[in-house]
Amino acid sequence: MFLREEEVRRGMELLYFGYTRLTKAIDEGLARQGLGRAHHRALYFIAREPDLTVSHLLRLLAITKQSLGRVLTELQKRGLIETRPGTVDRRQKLLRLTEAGRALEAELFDALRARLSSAYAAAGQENVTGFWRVLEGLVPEEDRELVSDLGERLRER
Amino acid sequence: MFLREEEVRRGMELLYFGYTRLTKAIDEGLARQGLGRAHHRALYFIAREPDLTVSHLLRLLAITKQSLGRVLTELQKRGLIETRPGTVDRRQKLLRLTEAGRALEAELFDALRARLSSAYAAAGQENVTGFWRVLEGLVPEEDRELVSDLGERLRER
DNA sequence: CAGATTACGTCAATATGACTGACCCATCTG
DNA sequence: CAGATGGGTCAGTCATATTGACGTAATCTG
Repeated sequence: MFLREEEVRRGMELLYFGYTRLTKAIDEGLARQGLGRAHHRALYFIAREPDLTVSHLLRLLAITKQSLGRVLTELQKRGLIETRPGTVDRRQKLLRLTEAGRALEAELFDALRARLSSAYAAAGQENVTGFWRVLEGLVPEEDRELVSDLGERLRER
Repeated sequence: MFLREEEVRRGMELLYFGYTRLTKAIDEGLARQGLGRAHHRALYFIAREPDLTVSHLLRLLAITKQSLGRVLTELQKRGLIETRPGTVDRRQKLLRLTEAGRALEAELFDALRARLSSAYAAAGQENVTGFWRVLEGLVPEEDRELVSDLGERLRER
């Protein structure tokens, strides 16, 4: 494939604007709670993968333990998440949303759904597939499993 | 279009991982210079749109004047950008890369090109179009012109 | 069973990139 | 000339991240 600079720049810019504008869509809801984006990312993945462990969440977010620690402490203090020790390995801490956490995550998710829905609809299903394919190619090999495993547990139902 | 939660979450996650991993690709090059991502974003758009004004760059980056100010001052101090007063409106400041700035931006751009190229190649051209279409739909109406105008001047050549 | 490893938490110190709100000057436009 | 606009700057603050070291409990392994 012959890749001219223009095609790369176009992809770069659309990714930048698409991603930043999408995240801005949830900022208002977060600000109302006095929370930041870091809290949302944690809420999001805990919603996506109930009972996920701290170390798994660390791999997903690719930040340090210390950074995540403050976020989780804060979320727990506000009663948005709850933890319990792992059943097979009691060193682990399994993370779950509380009822309040589920409600907040759902509210924030609605903003994402609205934006993504309209983008998908405007582009048409055949283009959504392309959108996914290219993005998959952007995720480095070593992280790909991490992404594709998401929602496994939920999809099993 | 019937939009199940799973499709929205999948798009969300791929965007998150694709975007963050792509930006990480340039972090090493930036760190070598002691620069951050904010500097790269400014360099990128100045490379893309030579002689762009400060206010135009502000609209693109959607940050405050104060935040941008520090970045531009730093870039100028390092001899990566140069400015000159506007010709039609002398209040304006036109931003350009110096030779050193062009070299650095090109080096950083190469990392992006490598990643995006391989993702485009893995997905195939028909999917690249879909990728663009969906992302365009994610950019709010009021910002769309901002994005589509990028590179106009360069494409005219 | 002893020792290594893992999962998680926590300390202190630091950096970056952003924010608000006020205010200034120079220049352009009606 | 008055007001709007382009740009710069002040001081203070916040959110999110970093590194590196250390502690404790639980699990795994020779």
